[in-house]
Amino acid sequence: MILAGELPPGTQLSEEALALRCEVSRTPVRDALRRLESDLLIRRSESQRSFVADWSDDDIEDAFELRAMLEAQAARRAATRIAPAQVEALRHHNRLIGAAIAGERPDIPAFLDNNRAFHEIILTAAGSSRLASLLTRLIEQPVVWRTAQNYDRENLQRSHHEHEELIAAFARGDAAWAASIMTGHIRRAFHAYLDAYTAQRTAAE
Amino acid sequence: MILAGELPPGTQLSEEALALRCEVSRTPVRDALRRLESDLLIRRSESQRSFVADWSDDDIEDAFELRAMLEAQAARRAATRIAPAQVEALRHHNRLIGAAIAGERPDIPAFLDNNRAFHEIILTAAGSSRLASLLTRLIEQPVVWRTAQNYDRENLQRSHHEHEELIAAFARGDAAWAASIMTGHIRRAFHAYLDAYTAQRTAAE
DNA sequence: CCTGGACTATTTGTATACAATAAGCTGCAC
DNA sequence: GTGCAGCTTATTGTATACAAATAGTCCAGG
Repeated sequence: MILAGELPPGTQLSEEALALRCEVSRTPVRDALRRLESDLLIRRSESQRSFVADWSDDDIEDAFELRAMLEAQAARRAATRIAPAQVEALRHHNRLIGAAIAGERPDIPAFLDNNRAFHEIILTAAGSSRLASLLTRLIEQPVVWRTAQNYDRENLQRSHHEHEELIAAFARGDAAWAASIMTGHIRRAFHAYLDAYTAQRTAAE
Repeated sequence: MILAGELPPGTQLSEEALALRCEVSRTPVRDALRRLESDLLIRRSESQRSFVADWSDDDIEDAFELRAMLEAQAARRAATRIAPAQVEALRHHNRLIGAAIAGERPDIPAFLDNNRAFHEIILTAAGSSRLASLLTRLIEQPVVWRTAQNYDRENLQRSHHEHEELIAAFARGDAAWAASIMTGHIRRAFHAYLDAYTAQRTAAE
């Protein structure tokens, strides 16, 4: 609901209200709130009340910067550990991405799905549960989720192409190459987001 | 209890048993277990049962590698944001560290305390709640916690000296310098830990 | 002796009740 | 009108009861 924008930043989230809304008791709601808090989607006041977190421009830049660092590290590790079958799986998902963006109107949900699967394979191949745990926390954030919504055709195709390059780096086992492509991949996503976001905000004024 | 080694790796942690042991109900125990799980101190089976995580050599290297990346990033950000008062606070804590390791027998608890405070100031100065959230997760881990226990006098003094260099880098606002010192600082800690750990393990055989 | 299946026991998930605490509000004094 | 005291209400923390799922055990059969 937060990601979908149903709950604007600053909204107070009372356990009881959410429990009613979701038709469960407070106990599982509590668990979920704690998790969302550790994902920084929720901020808690000093008196432990929960509110939907708001994101400043700095927060957004920060999230992308960290994600770029960690995804690059994942790519670096994956390059020397990835199995041939996994490389094949990457090719498969990137073919589906290619198909999703080929038509007149790109199929954004399909793009998102395969993009997520693509990055997940790399994270798995990196073989670091710690890294996976840290990254999972970053990619489930509103900024990242909304990015692709704003991608234009050119950005979608560049993304697809960068994936191809990543596959090539993995096929050669070149860790430095993979890491640098990944850094650029995420940073470009950041700027695409910024462009779309500031354009949107300027239009609103 | 996990950090103190009272609960060896692999031990099953039942909510009820812990509740009895801590003289509280299962509810707060559940909360704590979820948190420890997200810190990777606890591993959960497919059937959601909790066990004390065990740490392979790869896990240890991995944790230090990530910590080096993130602490370096914190130092990089802090270098251009830190306030003079914070630099003074760093000097203060490092003086205390110097005092703690000066005597015949170094005062390890005092070292740990001031070392933690030192790194915390840097993390605060970095001004990134996301980075703080990720790092906190890494530094509350057994490996890191035990490292200083095994430090010999030489390592303690090197650590003290590296802190001095960090302060110099901060005073100049040199982000690249600060980041590279921090990387080295953490990596040296890693090797110090490795030396102590393997020596200990060899002795046990 | 090993295997499979049913039964029992353990353990976690969820619901709910009550306690503690903090926020908001009303009315009074200045 | 402003500020504060006290009360009311909202909200979270904790305890406990029950349901569901899983693991361990024991016995029968091959």
